[in-house]
Amino acid sequence: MPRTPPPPPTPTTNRLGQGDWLDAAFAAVVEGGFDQARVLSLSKRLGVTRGSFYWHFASHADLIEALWARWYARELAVAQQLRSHTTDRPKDDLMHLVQVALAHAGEDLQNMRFELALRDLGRHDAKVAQQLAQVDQLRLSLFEEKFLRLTANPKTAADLAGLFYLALVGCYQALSRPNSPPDSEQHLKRLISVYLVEPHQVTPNAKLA
Amino acid sequence: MPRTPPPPPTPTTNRLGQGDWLDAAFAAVVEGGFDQARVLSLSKRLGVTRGSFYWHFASHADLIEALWARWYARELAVAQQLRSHTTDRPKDDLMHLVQVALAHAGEDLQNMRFELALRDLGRHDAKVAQQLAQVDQLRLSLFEEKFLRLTANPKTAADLAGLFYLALVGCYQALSRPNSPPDSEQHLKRLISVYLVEPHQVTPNAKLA
DNA sequence: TACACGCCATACACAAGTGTACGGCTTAGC
DNA sequence: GCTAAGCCGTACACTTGTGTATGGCGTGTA
Repeated sequence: MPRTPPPPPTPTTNRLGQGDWLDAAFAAVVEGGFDQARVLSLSKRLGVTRGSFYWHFASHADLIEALWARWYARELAVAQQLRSHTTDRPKDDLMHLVQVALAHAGEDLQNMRFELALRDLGRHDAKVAQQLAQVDQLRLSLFEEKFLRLTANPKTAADLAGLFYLALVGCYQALSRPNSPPDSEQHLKRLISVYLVEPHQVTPNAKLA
Repeated sequence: MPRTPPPPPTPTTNRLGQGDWLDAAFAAVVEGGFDQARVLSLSKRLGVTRGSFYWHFASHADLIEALWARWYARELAVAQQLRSHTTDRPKDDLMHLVQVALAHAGEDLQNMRFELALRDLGRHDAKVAQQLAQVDQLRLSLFEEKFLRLTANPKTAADLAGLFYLALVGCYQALSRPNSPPDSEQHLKRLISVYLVEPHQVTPNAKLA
């Protein structure tokens, strides 16, 4: 659930800040998972030595923790923004969520791969697992809210939100695979639209009831 | 998609074979991902030194490769077995697939976590990605076959099989999380049954047409 | 019982990774 | 332009991990 504005172009100086290390670590995680976000390899990538790193961070664990803390904060902001984006066309709102979640171009593919790597980390780290569960719960309640405007049936809305999210997570796996066909994103959107959103859309009249 | 018979109880001797190393590596992957399947830690786990390992395997890479080669062979066998398990009740057949895929007890949770770890590996290794794509294709065609007996519409069957698989992959993520509530398995089964299988079930009369 | 082979331990060399201490350059502030 | 703080390079000690060479102990077999 990405869509973050690009950071201020580049600082006037060529010296590094915490953000540069976090960006490099993010890129490393996207490419090779959290086990590839090593201090040594990041130093080579940034063209400096580890002396710089240990100025900005106390340890390697601190870097990893700061990395998914930044992700967590951004996810909260994105969810907040998506929640406020509400029109009088519930179906469009839902498909907008799919659009934002599955946009294949730009940095979104990176965000998908990062989130999958984070889920892998969460399967072995209790603290990460807890934050992931919080984000999942936040998204689920958001989806449920949107579906409720579609079906007007709390039980069905909760069910569909769950299935909707399961499908999205599955799409993450499918889309972040190397050599995934470029039309698969449209295909997945159509699947969700036809089988999860359309069948449960009520008429405008019924919505007034 | 597990359900593999337990191996012959225990060899008479207490010396190790390739299978013991593979089993230990499997357990390590389940617990901490492929990066935790190190020769040194496996040696400690098995109570021997690395001298034993390098007798049975040429290198660490060989162990990893043998590990997902064994997984691949088993998946082919399981898919073959599931394909032959066909009754005259397509809905029951589909839910049997769900049952086999999501059974939460015993060694199936381990298989789920192993497969997720393997998908993580496949995101960074081309050869693993290719074998995973093969297994995905095999499963998809199996699901499609079952759904075709339910809907008798090739297009709808292909769509539902895709969505069905997406939901299963999402369930893998949800169920293999630590502290996942024990009733979530039943909940997920119900979701799939109510929204993906039941709505498209044709009447026995229509099936004869 | 002697012997050969299978399995494992030991020891060594090497690479990669982390963390710390300290010294030097560079930039900003006065 | 001087100074102090911020930032980075260097060097050291330590840990973990891989791979190889070689020797020893066991078990089955002739």
